Amino acid sequence: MNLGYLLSKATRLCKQDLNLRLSELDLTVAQYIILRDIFMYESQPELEKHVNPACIAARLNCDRPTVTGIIQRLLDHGWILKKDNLHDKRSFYLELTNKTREILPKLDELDEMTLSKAVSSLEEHEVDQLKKFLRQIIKNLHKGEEHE
Amino acid sequence: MNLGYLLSKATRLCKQDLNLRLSELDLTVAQYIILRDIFMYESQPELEKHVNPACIAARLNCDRPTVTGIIQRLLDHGWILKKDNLHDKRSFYLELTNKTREILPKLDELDEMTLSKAVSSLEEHEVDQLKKFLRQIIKNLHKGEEHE
DNA sequence: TCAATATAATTAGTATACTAATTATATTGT
DNA sequence: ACAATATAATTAGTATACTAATTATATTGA
Repeated sequence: MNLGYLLSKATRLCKQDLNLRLSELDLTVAQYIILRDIFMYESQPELEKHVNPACIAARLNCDRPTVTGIIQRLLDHGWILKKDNLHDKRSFYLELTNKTREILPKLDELDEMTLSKAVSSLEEHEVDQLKKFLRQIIKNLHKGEEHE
Repeated sequence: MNLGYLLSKATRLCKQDLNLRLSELDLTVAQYIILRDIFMYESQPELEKHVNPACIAARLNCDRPTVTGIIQRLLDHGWILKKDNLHDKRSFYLELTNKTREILPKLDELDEMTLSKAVSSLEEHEVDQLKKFLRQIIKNLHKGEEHE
């Protein structure tokens, strides 16, 4: 079987498994990942500054319109709050609500459950190898960005 | 970095790279994969029977509405043809057009270019290991299908 | 036989991922 | 200072991936 096909199928199954677990809380994987990223900012005192949508898109390596949509749904359902950025009227900051901060450890547990199910038949050193290979693929495809 | 995140990023980069190459021909990765699957059927004489949408969805492990949409776009652009199934009026068979059969080897080359770029820094045995790990993840996540 | 059930494709509706274009605001260079 | 340029978010539009419901046709079982 083709590597591309295996990659895409494994990824799809991981997402499906975690989405199923998160659906009880009316969340999706993409939404959880953004909540996690905002939390990361909040809990790293040296970062100091608050996080804005462009920042999230850059860190998660996805495009800004996608982030706009996910943020909108998170705002609609009260998972996050919008705060004015007094230094740049084009933008705004994002914060988790208290409810979200409380529930986040439970979300991390669900994520952990999916991942440990996924690698349940692998040794720890095999998981490390797998991650090393994936990081190399990411580096190889980033480099150049344009081909030929 | 979390395994789920690495998987999803590597998959996304592979898709982006191949989509860029295929865009010259006005095709997407998902469309190419379905063309490949139809060809596989056509070229395996022992399969005999023609392929229908349900068959494609089952082999590629994706849902039927997605296949319906992709097939519609492939029909619209003359990549495939619809043939009546005389034994089941609910369904129909799919065939590649001659133009598509001619161009398919070129599409395979583009796919090969993306994959070899992706694993350019890996040894051959490392790629084999990677594929083995991915197959195990797929098996682990399939089993049970429901958790707990 | 024929009602119950199953299956094939489709439709409707949602979320994500992307590109291109737009709007508003900041920054730069002269 | 201010025109040119860059940046932040958004809008519009497309494709994919999914769930639930619908329609048409097949298959099953009493």
